[in-house]
Amino acid sequence: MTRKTAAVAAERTPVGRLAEPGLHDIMGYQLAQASVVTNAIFRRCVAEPEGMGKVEFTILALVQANPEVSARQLAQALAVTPPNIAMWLDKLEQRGWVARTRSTRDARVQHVSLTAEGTDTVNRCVQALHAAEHEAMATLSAAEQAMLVELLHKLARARSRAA
Amino acid sequence: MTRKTAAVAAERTPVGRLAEPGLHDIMGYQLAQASVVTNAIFRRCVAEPEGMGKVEFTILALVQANPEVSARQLAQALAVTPPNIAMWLDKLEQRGWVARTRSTRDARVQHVSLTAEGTDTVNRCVQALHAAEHEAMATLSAAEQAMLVELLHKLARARSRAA
DNA sequence: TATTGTTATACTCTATAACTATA
DNA sequence: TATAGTTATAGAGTATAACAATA
Repeated sequence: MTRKTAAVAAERTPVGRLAEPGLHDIMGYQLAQASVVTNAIFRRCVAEPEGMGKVEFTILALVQANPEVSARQLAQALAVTPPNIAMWLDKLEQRGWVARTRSTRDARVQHVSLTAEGTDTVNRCVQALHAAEHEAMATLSAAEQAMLVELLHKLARARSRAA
Repeated sequence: MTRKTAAVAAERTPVGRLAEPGLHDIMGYQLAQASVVTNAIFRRCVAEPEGMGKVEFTILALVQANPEVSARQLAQALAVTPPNIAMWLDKLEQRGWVARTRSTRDARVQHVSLTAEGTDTVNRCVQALHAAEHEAMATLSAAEQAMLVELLHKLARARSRAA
């Protein structure tokens, strides 16, 4: 590719005005580029106002959707190591957002649940994210957004095989 | 949602067997879940055998596609801060994969280029990633994969507005 | 004055090994 | 012997502030 054609291609490329022919078919790169948008939204809507990272927020949302979930299940769902889940749960517990209770059937297991404050917080964050993402994704039709979620789900399901 | 319906929904959910109703429409979460697959592939195909992180690989690929690109342009394209780009370029230069030359038109600018070893390395990584991702995404048709890339591009283009 | 790139430094997030308690 | 969770610790990655050189 000559310098001139590279410059032309660069103007048609999505981000940063750089050409990316070799990266076009690498899904990991495309996901990372798209994540730049959602990461900025998360930072503005959740991280800065609430003082909470992506892992912490996702734990709250998953606990809300899965009552009595265990730390082990959360670690697997988030692809985070057991020691780190323990650390995140410590932080969330110290802030009064989650509670840990021993299982009566298996004393090794910790059941994680949301406090009232945790429920309020995660609801507030979800609402803020929905609104901000809705605005940012105005260039995609509702059908395209639904299709994107569906395709990402299909890709995510490859996790069991890839592991 | 009752405990029983939560359990049923969990079996239909893509990852980790956890329900995620509140997170379904949050694109940042869906991107992160899909990235678990590509991150594992990258780790196995590039990070471990080549001793190279995602940022380093992407710099090599972008430099290959954009000869004479500047450090500033790379920082913007990768959403990385200028100090960190300098650090990554230091590492890549020390390994003999990139070279930095002062611009003759503007002495502030560094033109980054690939060495022969850098070209070999990035070609090898791109090929390995292509093969591994092709296998992992076998559940998606070629049309679905193309659609996914197109939709991710559309989302990534929202960066200019979100900033 | 603004811009490119760099140094110094602190912070966040993640990974590994070793340990306790329970099954 | 295997599993759930934890502690300690090191490493990778990222952020901000202050600076030098050039425009």
